[in-house]
Amino acid sequence: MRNRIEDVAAAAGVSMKTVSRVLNNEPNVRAEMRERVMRAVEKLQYKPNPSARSLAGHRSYSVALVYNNPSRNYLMEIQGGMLEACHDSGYNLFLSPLSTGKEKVAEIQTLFRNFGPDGVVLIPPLTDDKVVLDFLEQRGVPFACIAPKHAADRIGVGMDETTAVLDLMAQLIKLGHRRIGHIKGPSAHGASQWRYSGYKQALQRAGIEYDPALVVPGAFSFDSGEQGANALLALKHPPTAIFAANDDMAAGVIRAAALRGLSVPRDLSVCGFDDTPISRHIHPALTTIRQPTSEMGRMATLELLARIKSPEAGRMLRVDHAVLIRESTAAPRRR
Amino acid sequence: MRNRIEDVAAAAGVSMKTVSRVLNNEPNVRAEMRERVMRAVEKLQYKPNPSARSLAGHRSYSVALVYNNPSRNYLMEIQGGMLEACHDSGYNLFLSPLSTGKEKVAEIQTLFRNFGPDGVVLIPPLTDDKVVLDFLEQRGVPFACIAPKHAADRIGVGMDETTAVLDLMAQLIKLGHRRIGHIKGPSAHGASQWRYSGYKQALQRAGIEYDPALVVPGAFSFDSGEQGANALLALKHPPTAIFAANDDMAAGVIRAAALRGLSVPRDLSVCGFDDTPISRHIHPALTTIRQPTSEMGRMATLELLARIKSPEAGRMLRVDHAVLIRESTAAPRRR
DNA sequence: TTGTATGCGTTATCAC
DNA sequence: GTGATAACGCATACAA
Repeated sequence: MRNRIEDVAAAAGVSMKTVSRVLNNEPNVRAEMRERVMRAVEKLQYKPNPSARSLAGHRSYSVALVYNNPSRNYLMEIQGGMLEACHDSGYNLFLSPLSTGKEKVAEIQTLFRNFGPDGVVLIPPLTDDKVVLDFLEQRGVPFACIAPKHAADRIGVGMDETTAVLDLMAQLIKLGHRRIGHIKGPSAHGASQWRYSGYKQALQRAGIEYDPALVVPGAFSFDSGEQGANALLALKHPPTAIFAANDDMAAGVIRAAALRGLSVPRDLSVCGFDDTPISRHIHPALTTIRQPTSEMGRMATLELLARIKSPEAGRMLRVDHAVLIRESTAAPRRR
Repeated sequence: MRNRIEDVAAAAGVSMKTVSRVLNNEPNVRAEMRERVMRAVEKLQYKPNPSARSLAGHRSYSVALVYNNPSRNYLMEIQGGMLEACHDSGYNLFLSPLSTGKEKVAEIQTLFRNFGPDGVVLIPPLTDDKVVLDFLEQRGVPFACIAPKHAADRIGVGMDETTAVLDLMAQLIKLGHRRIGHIKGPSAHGASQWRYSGYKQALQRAGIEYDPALVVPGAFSFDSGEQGANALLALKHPPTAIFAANDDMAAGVIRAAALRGLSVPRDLSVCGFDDTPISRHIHPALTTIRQPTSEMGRMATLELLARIKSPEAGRMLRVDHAVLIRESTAAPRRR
């Protein structure tokens, strides 16, 4: 069988406890001892048994990504970043899909009954789901949020999405667009508010009157983008540009335009948000805002792990955006 | 703290061991006892502690998805299916990304040193990676494969991809295409061979001479599809249709065609393979072959779990395909 | 600063 | 068919 902590202790000529101290970076151990133990660990290729560790230490050395109906791309990116952070820290990652209905309480309870992760990373819209948050807080489980609506007293990571949209809209306006449509995201997401807010503020700054007819609801899905575009393009005075609140919806706009015989960007400019792979894979390639999603997953996990180790630690971080001008935007056609 | 097996034993008036037997479906326990234990379990809402189980039972009750540079969509689907199967069986899922270089041996060793999953699911191209397979076999770890090149003596799930391509190509040929190009996948994937083979067989059946100039290499990536299309469309006698070995490459073909001012499907028919979301999100929507990827992940996991429980169990399953005719294919333009 | 003894919750061994 | 008891490998009061 594999080496145990006892074997390491024997090889180093110290007690189990000393080995344990060294392995867990505890204080009160002389440098010399530490050295000796580390050598023995190396030599025996010792790896602690996670089950024994968990059992004795009342910790699972794992964190859960708890999610609920997000886009696959987004999820994949977050997951990738979390995996990286977990791997580097010797933690394990659980995936916990929750349903959208009332049963999510039972599901998250089951998660904790079965595996008891030491902490949780939440992504929208669960970052602002009262039921889930109450459960976590009441149970005293550390959690980090990615792009939560309400960031006060939270740890995790977010982006100044409003400013990002302001930058993007400025480009559109500079090109000469004045009738700009917007397809919103679902209201449960903070992102929907921030992006909508950026849209409105940009118009205001440019002295363009806000026209409610140019704003339609969406669901962050391709289909809802297509529908939204159809609604906007059927207007008596259709917009010359459409800012969809995410890339999937923007792809839907591109399709709707194509089906109507409109050429993008000649007849219509389109932009999205997120810089998901689809933004480069459709034609024309989407002008969009890059969000370092994977990095955000990594950072949120790191903050979570910090808090798990000490209740004082953990911050709410901010990451930078970048406006990516590609092929889907151009000056409006002269009338 | 939570209830222990001891509490259940006390509540049921039996010994710990009997409870354990009931919980693990072991034989040698009277129906009446079983009933009594189950009632106590219900009443106390008892859930076994996974760490203690693993420690004492020398099992981790977890399986790993071991992968290496596949498409994000594919990975996500497989993962989703595996998650479902794991959840239903009380197993846990580990994600184990491996690098492409020589270090993957060390990485998979680390996986086992650290977590020791009870079994592994492999996806292409790792399904046929000698280094990985040798490690697994030598160590005696049960594993299931999805779409392996060499299915003999393996368990897992696959699809008759050659027949699927035959069906797809028949549609193209029926439309009147006779110069059909093909962008291959990387040779490490069985899928590349099968799809290429289906392409050739379809031509042969239709009495169309195979022209090597119409076949170009690809890497299953969007960019490689775009490059392949550019190569094919630059030919003196360019094809009237292109069959790309997967959807991502087909999307690249669509883009290449658009940049060259070609209208799809009027000037060029395009089809892909996999039915990933992008096939519906680009314009025109791709004619492709649906592969029940998520279901395949689920099935492979189930077979793996069967084998984990008994070395005799576990089969190599086959799933059905479906040809999805969408907007990217039509009759060739008359010359 | 270092070591000893006990417990974590389950499975496995071996009697009965 | 059932039950007492010893592992499993590590952490942690507590003692030295």
